[in-house]
Amino acid sequence: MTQKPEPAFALIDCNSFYASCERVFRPDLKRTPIVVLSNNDGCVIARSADAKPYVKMAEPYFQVRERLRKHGILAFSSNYALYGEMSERVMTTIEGMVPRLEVYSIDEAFADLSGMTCNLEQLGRQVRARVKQWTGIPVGVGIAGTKTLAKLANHAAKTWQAQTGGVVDLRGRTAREWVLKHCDVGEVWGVGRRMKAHLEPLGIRTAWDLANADARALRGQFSVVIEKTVRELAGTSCLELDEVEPPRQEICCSRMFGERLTQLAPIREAVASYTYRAAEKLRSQGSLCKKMRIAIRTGLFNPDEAKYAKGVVVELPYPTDDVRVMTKAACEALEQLYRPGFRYSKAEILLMDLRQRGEYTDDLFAITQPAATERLMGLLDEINAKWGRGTVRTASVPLEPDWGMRRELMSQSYTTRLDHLMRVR
DNA sequence: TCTGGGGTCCTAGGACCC
DNA sequence: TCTGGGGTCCTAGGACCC
Repeated sequence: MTQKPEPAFALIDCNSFYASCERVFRPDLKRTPIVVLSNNDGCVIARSADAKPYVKMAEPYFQVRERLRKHGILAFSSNYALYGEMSERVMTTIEGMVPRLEVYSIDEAFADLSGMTCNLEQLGRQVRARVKQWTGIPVGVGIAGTKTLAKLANHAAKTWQAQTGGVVDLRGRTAREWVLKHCDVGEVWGVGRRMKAHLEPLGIRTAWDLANADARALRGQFSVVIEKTVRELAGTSCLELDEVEPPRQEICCSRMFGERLTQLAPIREAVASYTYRAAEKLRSQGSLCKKMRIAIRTGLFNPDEAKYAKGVVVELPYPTDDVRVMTKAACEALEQLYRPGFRYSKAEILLMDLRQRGEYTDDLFAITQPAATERLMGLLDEINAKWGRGTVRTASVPLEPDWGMRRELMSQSYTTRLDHLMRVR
């Protein structure tokens, strides 16, 4: 009889991922601190290690611009084509070295190392070295018996980078206790700002306190989520590796405009464009949607600005992925929502009630999407895959809208555009 | 002037049924 | 004035993640 091996997970996480991507193609910036901005150059969403002391996460760019200049910190607009491509390179490299990998986000992945007989810490160091050599991206590795502990191990590897060399194994009791005692409870995966505030009065301040708390009692007081966190910290694995990504249950496309919009016509263009993009995502996972939510709003922060925010859910005639049906519904909904006299800053399209083809059998005589539509949408995606996104699009979607995103500090698309390739003299 | 864009899961409470 | 006891399903909202 074979015994189930002790579970072992690794969490591999890219250091300052977006900033690192920018640096790979700009070796001249090796010693220049850099930050990367959110869409519309709104706020800071990534900082290289040498920029961290001077600027906080999520600080608005217009407020820190002067400070950045003073310390010689360079800002970049976000270049998602570049980051997406670099992420794939990193993940592919890791996949070649571990038995099973769950890509958890653009810059991190869990590996299941259960049953591996080699020295896992050494394996971690090999992963780090190879990813660095093959892609130029530095990563940290945390190893432990549960996902939550692996996350914490990774955090420790980053916090004590010099002492650990970027790899921490918490399977041994001594190391585990030390790290748990030296980590604030807020650093634990699954404990956010609110939960931290709730735990504080209970005398739970460190990860160690939480690991030794009464899991059942916390479940009663809060929810099953925190119970699992406590058990995971105490060493009982409750969260499995999710290798295959299930199709999304909701698809969202929401974006600030590059400038405030007051007229209906340009907002309609934006709504059509976001719907177009959402429908693309929908088809790429092979789903159909039956409901959409359309919402618009003004800015939130400026106290002198009149505020307005409203959304509406519309039901589609049948489960569909037809961009024409969806655009029509979205534009009609917008007519209901729009009130003149406001300065709008954002629109949002949410696709809901998603299902896979053939999954719904609620009514034998229900109307279904015509076969001709299926063929047309397939052709649309094929052409755009070959010639680039937006080659064929609905008439209401402009190619270069006036209200488009502000991205004034964008780097080249080194990996996805021939005319942006690096030149070597 | 200028403050991101996605997602997930859980729970409570209402509607409805027998 | 009195007015059951469940069960299920759905939705909205909260909390969290990167």
